[in-house]
Amino acid sequence: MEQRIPNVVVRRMAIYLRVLTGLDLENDRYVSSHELGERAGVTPAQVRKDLAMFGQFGKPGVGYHGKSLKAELKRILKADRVIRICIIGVGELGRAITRYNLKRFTTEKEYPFKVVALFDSDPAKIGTRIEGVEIRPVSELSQTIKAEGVDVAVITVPAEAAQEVLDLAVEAGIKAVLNYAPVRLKVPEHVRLHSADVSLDLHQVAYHLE
Amino acid sequence: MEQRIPNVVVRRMAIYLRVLTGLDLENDRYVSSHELGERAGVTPAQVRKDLAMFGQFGKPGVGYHGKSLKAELKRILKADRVIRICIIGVGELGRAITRYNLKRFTTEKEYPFKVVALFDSDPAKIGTRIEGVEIRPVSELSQTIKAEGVDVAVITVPAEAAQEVLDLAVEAGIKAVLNYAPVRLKVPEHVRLHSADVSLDLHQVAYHLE
DNA sequence: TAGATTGTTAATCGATTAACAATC
DNA sequence: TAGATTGTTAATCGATTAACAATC
Repeated sequence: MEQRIPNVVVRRMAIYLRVLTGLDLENDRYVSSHELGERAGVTPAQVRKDLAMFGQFGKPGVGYHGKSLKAELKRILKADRVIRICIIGVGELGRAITRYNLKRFTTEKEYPFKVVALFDSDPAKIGTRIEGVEIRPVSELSQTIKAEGVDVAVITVPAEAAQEVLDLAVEAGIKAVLNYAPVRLKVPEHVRLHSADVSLDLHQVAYHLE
Repeated sequence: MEQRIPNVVVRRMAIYLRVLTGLDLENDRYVSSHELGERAGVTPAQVRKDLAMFGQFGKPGVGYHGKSLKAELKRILKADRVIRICIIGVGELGRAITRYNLKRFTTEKEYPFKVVALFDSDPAKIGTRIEGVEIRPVSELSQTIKAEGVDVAVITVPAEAAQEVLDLAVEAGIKAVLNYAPVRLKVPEHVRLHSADVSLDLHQVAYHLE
């Protein structure tokens, strides 16, 4: 089990986890692929196929034991431990993502993503704090990533600066990067990069306008 | 031509447009599918296949006339006119997206997305402005969307409020929606909805951590 | 037992890649 | 003309859906 898993399956696993997190699973509540699919917005067959890629978690005729499945999903997604992230570029978007994650991390108890470091190149921002997390100069990227054991770097700098800070993060040994700058970035094979791009999203929905 | 086009193709078209926008196309510069693919991060065959879905734009042996192709892409993506967007929810994320788009709109000349209206439910924010755009109460959603001719609504409210404001926007006749709240939203068939979700993005990259 | 639902195999669908005749 | 590159068809790859025997 756990062959090479398509990204789209990983995303759906995260959706299933979100669905289960929103359900009352007390009293050995069982959940069928039909119900899970309904709430996640996919077909029951899709749910079973996805889960089957990681193992056999269900009971024929009954469904999936809610609490157990949730625990499995957390394990599979590595969300059973704290995932340490840093934000590079503390503009409005960086602040938004920082506050969003720290708020969920402190209030939700099950939310795994913790912002442990912030970086910016603006001297005026260095040393100030957001929700208690100090903003450091980009020059300290490498040492801080190592010292804080950062797992994921989130890039929210302007497009022109993105490749540069990415290279620094990669050099510091980062293995997973989420990029919000609207540019195509290059990473070595062993580094996971996912880019989210507001203007591509806008184009995508705008295409279908009359 | 212009059959039903997969979303993934629309997104690549937007990437091709971005690539062409970054190139000097003077002196009847021709661009081959190889070069375009190289810069966009896809194969030459993919480029030709994508473009062929919309018509015949190239010359065998020569490539695509840069300026003409760029104009075609803008037409196809409806980026040859101003696309009017509103932001619902002026928290940090909403402000970030507002400033980002208005800045590009005013400085880039070719950037089509213009923020024409802002909405929030916080009375303290109503009447204040961001980059000159006034923040209105959500109760004015419907009339403002109609009056301003808004094409796309961007939702940046908390998850709990998202479906509610979406319903109002749909009622006001909006046809395209970009959602940043981490919930699954329901829309009628004729409304285009795309959701971007930071925590799903984080799960996706975190999955691959050792 | 009868009814429900899983896990898995087979069938279908859709998207990507390869190949090449047409043509600039 | 020779070389390059398109548009398109065919081959491949991968993901989704359907079907059903196994089983709780």
